[in-house]
Amino acid sequence: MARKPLISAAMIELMARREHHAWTLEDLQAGLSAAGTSPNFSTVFRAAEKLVADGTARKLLLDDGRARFELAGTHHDHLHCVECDELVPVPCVIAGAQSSALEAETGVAISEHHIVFSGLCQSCSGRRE
Amino acid sequence: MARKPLISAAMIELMARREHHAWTLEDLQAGLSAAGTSPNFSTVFRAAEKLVADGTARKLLLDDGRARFELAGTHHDHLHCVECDELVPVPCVIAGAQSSALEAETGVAISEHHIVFSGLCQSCSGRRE
DNA sequence: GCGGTTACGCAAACCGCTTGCAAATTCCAG
DNA sequence: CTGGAATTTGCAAGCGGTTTGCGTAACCGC
Repeated sequence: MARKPLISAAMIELMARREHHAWTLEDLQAGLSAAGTSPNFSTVFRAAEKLVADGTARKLLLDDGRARFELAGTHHDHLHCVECDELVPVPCVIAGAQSSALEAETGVAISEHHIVFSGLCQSCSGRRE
Repeated sequence: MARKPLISAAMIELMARREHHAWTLEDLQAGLSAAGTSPNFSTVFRAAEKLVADGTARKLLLDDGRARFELAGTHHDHLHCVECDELVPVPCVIAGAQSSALEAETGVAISEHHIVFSGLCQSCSGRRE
């Protein structure tokens, strides 16, 4: 039939290693290069795109204008560290009751949400004291 | 001394009219054109930038990659309507206690947050029934 | 090996935002 | 009224990050 998509596989493995939680395309390319393969940027892009399409990964856009990719999993939210620029996962703080209340109050219909906290991640926060 | 910045003034007035809550640069340009002035895109951009700089307005980045500007005011969050693409303000649902609990639990230091709900705004939601 | 199918690399296009520069406008002092 | 300084505005080019078109090369089953 066809070729085996080496990059996607390597990419999943890389992302699973959790040096980062969320990876920019640049991060991914750098990580893959370090791992031996030095794929073209568009290849990385396409692989990431595919992972998103088949539900393996999720794409996030931050206020800095750069996309980040994370492996899909249970819902959580994020903290964007203003110091080290890492995007750290944090548990979701919005209870179902809260969004229902909000729906009742405002008349909107909520299907999902996405919270981004800004502040210091655990290590940067510790380093400051 | 200097010229009077006609555009910024017109822009504030336009935004206060609340046809939208949050305006893309394109929206702003279109709105201003409709109002008589047909400013250049960079002029709109610069005016918006200035309003943000002096605290009159706030800039938001959505997952669609386009910036939106809203008049600054009390803190609130947003719902991005998947049908009409409007960005609607909703009251904030995160209590101080919740973020403190999150800080305690994860060791991060939170300075602010930004929630974007996805779903249907009030009018689109009503129209669906 | 052979043909079909698919991933890859390269370079160019794209999108929305930004910026440099010169022309236009306004304000104030004389 | 007029000259000049201060600023905004328009134009066009530039930019960062992402996306695409296309030709080549790798893999698969036969």
